[in-house]
Amino acid sequence: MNKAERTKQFIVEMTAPVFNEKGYTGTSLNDMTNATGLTKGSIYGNFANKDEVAMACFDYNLKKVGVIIRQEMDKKTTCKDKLLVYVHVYENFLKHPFPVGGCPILNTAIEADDTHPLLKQKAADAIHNWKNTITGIIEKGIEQGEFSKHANAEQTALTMIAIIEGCIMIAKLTGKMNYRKTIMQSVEKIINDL
Amino acid sequence: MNKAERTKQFIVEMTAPVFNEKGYTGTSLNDMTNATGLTKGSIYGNFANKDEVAMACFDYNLKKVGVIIRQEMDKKTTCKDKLLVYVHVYENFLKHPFPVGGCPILNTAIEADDTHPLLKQKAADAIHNWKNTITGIIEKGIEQGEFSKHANAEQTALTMIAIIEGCIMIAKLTGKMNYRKTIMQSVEKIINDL
DNA sequence: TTGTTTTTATACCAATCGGTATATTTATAA
DNA sequence: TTATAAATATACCGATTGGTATAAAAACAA
Repeated sequence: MNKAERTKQFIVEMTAPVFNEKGYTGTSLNDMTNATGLTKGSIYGNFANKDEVAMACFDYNLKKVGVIIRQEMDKKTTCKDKLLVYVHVYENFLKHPFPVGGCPILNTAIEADDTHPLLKQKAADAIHNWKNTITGIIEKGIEQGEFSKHANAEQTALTMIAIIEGCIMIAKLTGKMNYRKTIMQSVEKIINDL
Repeated sequence: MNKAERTKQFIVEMTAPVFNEKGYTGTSLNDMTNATGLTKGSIYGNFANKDEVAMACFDYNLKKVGVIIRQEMDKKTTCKDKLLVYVHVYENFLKHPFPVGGCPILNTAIEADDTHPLLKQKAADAIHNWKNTITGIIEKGIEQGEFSKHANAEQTALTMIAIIEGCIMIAKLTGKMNYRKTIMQSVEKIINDL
């Protein structure tokens, strides 16, 4: 990794939390220079524009979540336990290196869906990947006789994602930790009913 | 209603969709003059600053949703049918005069939770009111023997809200109408299981 | 170590930001 | 109808926006 690549990585690491908290329009070049300690010239020598930095930050934040989930899932053997990873991770997200500012998919989706097609597409792709991952686990569980044959994999996947994202919004907005726990218990129940 | 009050109302009606789509930071005074056809002086003669307009717009958008829900609920007699109003309204939200830009609570929550305490508080209050409304209906249903005694009113209320908000995000982001239908069916199932 | 290329800092750009003082126009009550 | 008060438009403010040309500095291959 040469200097330029290291600096690019450094810029992303330092500005990713800012973008996730303040959003795309809410984050200024000034915020970026403050977060990195670098100058405009330095940042724009490594990225073409604000868009490029924002996209790289989204990827970085998304990967951060993905790594946590994958790590925990690898510890589990049954499909049920793998699904329950979502419950345990999002219930105790403070114990994991979660991105500052909450779920990057949710944050990006809400800000970009009417304003920023490129970021919107990235968020949409992330949702589809997530849905396919969960659907795959459920289908495998059905094959292996772990879940009922009548389980609806896609519906369950979409519903789990909806609850989790809604839960993140509600818990962060109200500041009520027990809301988070209560809602995630509903996800647990859905998994138990499969 | 004198001229000033009418103009205030007019400003809110015209800018509310813009705020709901572009967000607080994303909406400029220029956007507001374009949306209304008025000048800065005219707008700032009726509102102290951008904050006041944004707050009034949030109230306006929120009320718009509230009126739709209340109207439909008044047509129903049973608690179950009243809860199912959420399913039918959000499943066919295009048939109702829904605010442009999606759910104002969700949009405001995501943008404001790290940046704008006043708007954050308004969104949090809205969530609590919504939760109390649903909880009240479920508790009444339990009293009247319509729902099981073992139903958990608050958990169900919070879960319903989480799914609905998550659903709105996913459906708008992906553009898949059938996702919306699929997820809302899960809400229906939860209501049927009460 | 040297020469070249890459990376970073400085200084600047026009445009836009939220906001305001003041002049002008329009409502409204007498 | 007229006098007064309220509402609106004009013109401007300093600060900040995203972005860039150029110069200085640092990395790096020979």
